[in-house]
Amino acid sequence: MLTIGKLAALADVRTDTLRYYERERLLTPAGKSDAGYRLYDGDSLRRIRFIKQAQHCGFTLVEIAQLLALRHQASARCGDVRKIAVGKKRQLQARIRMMKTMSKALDHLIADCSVASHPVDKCPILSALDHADDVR
Amino acid sequence: MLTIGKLAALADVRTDTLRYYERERLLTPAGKSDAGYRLYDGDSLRRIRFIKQAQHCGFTLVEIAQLLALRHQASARCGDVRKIAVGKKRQLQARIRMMKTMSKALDHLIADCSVASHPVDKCPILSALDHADDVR
DNA sequence: CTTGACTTTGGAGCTAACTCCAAGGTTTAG
DNA sequence: CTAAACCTTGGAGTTAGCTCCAAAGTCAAG
Repeated sequence: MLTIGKLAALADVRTDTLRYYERERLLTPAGKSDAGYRLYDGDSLRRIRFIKQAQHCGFTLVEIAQLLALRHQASARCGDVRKIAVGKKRQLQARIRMMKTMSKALDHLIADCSVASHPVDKCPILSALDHADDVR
Repeated sequence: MLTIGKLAALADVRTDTLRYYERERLLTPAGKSDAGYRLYDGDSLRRIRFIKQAQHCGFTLVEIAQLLALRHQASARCGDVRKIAVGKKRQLQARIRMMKTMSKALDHLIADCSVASHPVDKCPILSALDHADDVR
């Protein structure tokens, strides 16, 4: 059994983060010592890894809690999990599209600005931002 | 001269947003009426459009304040503005790369899950998230 | 003149995922 | 035995960009 500090060190997170996860119902210690210290087992470590992996895939903690809940729900089907994953992927792609649009808008602005030593009152970037239509 | 409500309607923002911009030193009313009402002119409208355009390009309000400050600084050169734009573009691209990585990870997970009616204890998505190495 | 729409200020609340703090109890190394 | 390192709880603070609120003053229409 691990105290919170040891587990945090193993999982490379702060102890505060583990207590936060507990409040958010993502991770419950296996038990408590006589003195009231949280005690964790190997499952806890695996669960933290799960959480981090899922975060890396773009899931929020709330969504991760849903995934974890599904896992412990006998009636849940793999399709339920898949549906969440597909929804998340769509969300990611929408964001990527938006950011690409932003990036392209910046490309145009940057391309217009050839003479770096120009005073800013003639800066094509600033004037493009001024006149909405020029940007898009 | 426009009161805050009229300007907000023209610019399609809330009045609260305009007061917020004022606190953040992004937009100052041209004057005040006898009763203390904020009064704005056409420049204000153009400035709000500038702010919205820049937000669309991915700039934060703090960065937008910097751009606006540069504009009113005689010694500023177009290159200063360009540098900010280029930095922002790099940041956007880094984020896009990260999100693409997430999206690909999800692709793998989703592809692995073929039998939607499987109970979740055999769900390949959940087990992949469990074993860090399988995901990336 | 009244009613309703508008405005003012200061401050609080929202989301996400932590992060930090203080005051106190516990454990461990030397 | 003592000092350092650890743990507890409850609550507040962080970032960004708003959004909402209450109490009070102002303005415009009929």
